[in-house]
Amino acid sequence: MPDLEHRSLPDSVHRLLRTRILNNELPAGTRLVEMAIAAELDVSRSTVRTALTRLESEGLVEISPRRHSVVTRLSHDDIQDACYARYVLEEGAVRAVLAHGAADLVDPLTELVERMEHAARAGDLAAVVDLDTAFHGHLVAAARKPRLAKLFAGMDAQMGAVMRSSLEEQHLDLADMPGLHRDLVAALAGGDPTTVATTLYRHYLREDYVL
Amino acid sequence: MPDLEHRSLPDSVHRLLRTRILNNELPAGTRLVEMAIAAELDVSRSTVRTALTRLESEGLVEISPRRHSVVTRLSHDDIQDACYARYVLEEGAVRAVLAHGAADLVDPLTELVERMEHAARAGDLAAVVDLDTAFHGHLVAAARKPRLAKLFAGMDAQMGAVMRSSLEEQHLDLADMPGLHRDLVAALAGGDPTTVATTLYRHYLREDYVL
DNA sequence: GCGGGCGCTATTGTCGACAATCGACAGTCG
DNA sequence: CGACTGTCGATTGTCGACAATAGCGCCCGC
Repeated sequence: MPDLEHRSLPDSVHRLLRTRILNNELPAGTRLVEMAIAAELDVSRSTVRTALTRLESEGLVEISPRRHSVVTRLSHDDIQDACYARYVLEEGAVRAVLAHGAADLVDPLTELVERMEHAARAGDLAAVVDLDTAFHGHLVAAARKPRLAKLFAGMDAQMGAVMRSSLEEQHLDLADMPGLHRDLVAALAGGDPTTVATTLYRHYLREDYVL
Repeated sequence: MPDLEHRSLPDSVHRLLRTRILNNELPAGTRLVEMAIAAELDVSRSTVRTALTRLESEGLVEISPRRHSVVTRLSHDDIQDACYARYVLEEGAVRAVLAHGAADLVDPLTELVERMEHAARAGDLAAVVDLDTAFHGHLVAAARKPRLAKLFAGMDAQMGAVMRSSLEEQHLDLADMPGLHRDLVAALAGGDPTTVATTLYRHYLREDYVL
């Protein structure tokens, strides 16, 4: 296989497969046969197996015990569910951030939004998704809650899939993405936890907070 | 080797090691050598490896790349961090539960608290921990948010470790456990999200909610 | 006596082979 | 004609061996 020798073999395979899934080169429902992948990438089946296990923990792949693995198909309910979980985690992080003041975050986040605007104008889907991940990752990291951040990061891949799917089905427009993030930064700068929570909820679920 | 043929071999090994860690038969800092465990349990090293990987994702074990694995040592900060993450997840679940009404939960949860009281009087630490897990698991499951529940369940083992550690160092008394849970049930029955959130926060972090 | 380099050992990373299991298909019996 | 069962192929579960590497102690030179 190519120069996949960056870190560990399973890691490389994992990243490669994740990219393929997110690019829809491996559409939802595709059967992933360990031996076939191993042969194609010229690595051992154990290595592929490890990679598949990680993909499963990321929610991109489902492994049926004695059968085969398939690329996860996200139903509408799954998307709602994933977004809600992501919202809960991020809101928990944001509350911790606001307790210390979020002033330091405004500048770096604003810069990310600007880059996102640029990417959105260029129609660069992948870049927008990456910047979205970076934006929320940065925000959550500021809470200094390692376990929360880890759980949050574990959903990155799934959220990438959700975004691509939402954009594809036109529930969301690439051009709206920067604005949604700008709203978040503004709410953060305001410093009121309730406002931020409401904004976040709309950010993820795009409906009013019913509580 | 015992009758570890219930589900899959890695699963059995995983459960066995988890039990040993939580019972402090494998104290924090213990080196876990794959070959040694494989020899003792009479399984292959790959099997042990898989189990260790799962333990790592549960936060009970740390795997240093080309070195060896050790049983995680939880610092005071780690404990706070874990409790906060757990709180955030459960609070997110509870808000979803309250949106539908929590009336159905009061009876089953009360029953679990009663069993917990019984176990606490008997001084049965393991039973109390299990009932605590069951209590919170039941509550979170009622939210019907599968991903949230999965993340929450992923922290069960770590919370078990936290509880044992807190009880050991007398930050917490076994006899207080049922009361803490009774308070939660009462707050739930009340139906006010803010009250429940505050109660939950105290439940996990035992200080007043500073926000 | 001390510091640096070198080889050894312990341990993990990767691999290919063998065994177990599941699904599908076909053949048979009612 | 339908349902049951035995067999076969495909795929994963488990294993033991080999390769690579990190840490450690020893030896040598200074």
